[in-house]
Amino acid sequence: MTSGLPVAPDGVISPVGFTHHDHATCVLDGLLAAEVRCSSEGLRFTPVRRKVLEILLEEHRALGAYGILDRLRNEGFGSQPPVAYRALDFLVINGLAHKIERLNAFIACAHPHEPHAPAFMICRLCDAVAEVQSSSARGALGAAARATGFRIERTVVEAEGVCPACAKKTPKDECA
Amino acid sequence: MTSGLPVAPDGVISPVGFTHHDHATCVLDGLLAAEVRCSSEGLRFTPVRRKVLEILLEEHRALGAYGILDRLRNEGFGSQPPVAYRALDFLVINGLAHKIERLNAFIACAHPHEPHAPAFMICRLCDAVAEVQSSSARGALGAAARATGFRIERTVVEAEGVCPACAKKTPKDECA
DNA sequence: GTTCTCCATGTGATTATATAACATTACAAA
DNA sequence: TTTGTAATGTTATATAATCACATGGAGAAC
Repeated sequence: MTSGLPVAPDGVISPVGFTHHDHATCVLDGLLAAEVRCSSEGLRFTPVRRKVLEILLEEHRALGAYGILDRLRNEGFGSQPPVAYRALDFLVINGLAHKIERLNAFIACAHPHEPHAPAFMICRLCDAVAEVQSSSARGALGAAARATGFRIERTVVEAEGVCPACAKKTPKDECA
Repeated sequence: MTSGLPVAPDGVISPVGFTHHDHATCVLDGLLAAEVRCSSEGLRFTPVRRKVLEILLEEHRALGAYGILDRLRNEGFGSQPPVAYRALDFLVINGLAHKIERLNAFIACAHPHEPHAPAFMICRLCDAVAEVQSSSARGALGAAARATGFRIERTVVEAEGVCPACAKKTPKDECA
């Protein structure tokens, strides 16, 4: 469970969406964005929190709390569940990471610049996760909410299926 | 049986979850619908499966697997986790119940008549859950999926917030 | 600079959720 | 009746998340 990431021959890794990108700068950008955000809002971007975000950015896919915990241990941080969960709580609350409810796992936010309602596409074959902007509050859910008087505070929108890369590998419509 | 929605004595259709409805008939209707479905599709609607669906219909809210298990035990069924999880799997796979990922809990399907992509509104104060039809595959998610070539097989759409009844009780915008 | 307070972290224990593995039983078809 | 398959029961275990309390460190108040 250490990597599992598809690495292209040229060293460029991984689907943020499901496309290639410059991974090295993407990690640095993410950390930098987090630093800016935290400092501008008076939040403490402590070593553990930073490390957890770094892990998520590097891994670039949904990672369980205990997977994160393993890596924290290796880096000399505390190794009990609360250490990971508290850092993750901080990141999630402040929009720097998201929880994928369907997987009980966490992923670094792909656009940590503005408050947003994220939605995700999850590949059930390779576990890649792509984040997109959600508009569900304006769709059927939003209509139902307005009709009934329900006040939406947060949305979980996750699509499970097969990403383009995996679809290519499985010529027809195979089952997993 | 045309709509699947519960109809109050005055004939007003109520979205299950946030409004009153004739509960006795709604349980019976649900069980009947399940029987019809299973028999027409050659599925075995066994005592445990029936009991679990009955529990969910009676409770009429999201119930954890272990809560269900407690009630199964009281009714003389097996009391180990797999008993509940297997029955729940059957119900979920066959569209007779849904898992609320956000709560790690299960709820009886509110309209078990047609294949559908459900969406839910979850009240964080009273835990009421209302099911509505989802159209997320046609919203931002669907657009993103088409753009990237992602094949959506299943969607999780859950809105967390405050239901009308609880909003009334909390005059202003209180925090929980 | 010292003290104080708050927040973050570390740690052990526990609770909650879910699955693996295998034996047994019920069912339906040959 | 035999036989294959699916469902159930049961033990054990894996995985996910929280509780409770002790410790430590950064910044504000003095």
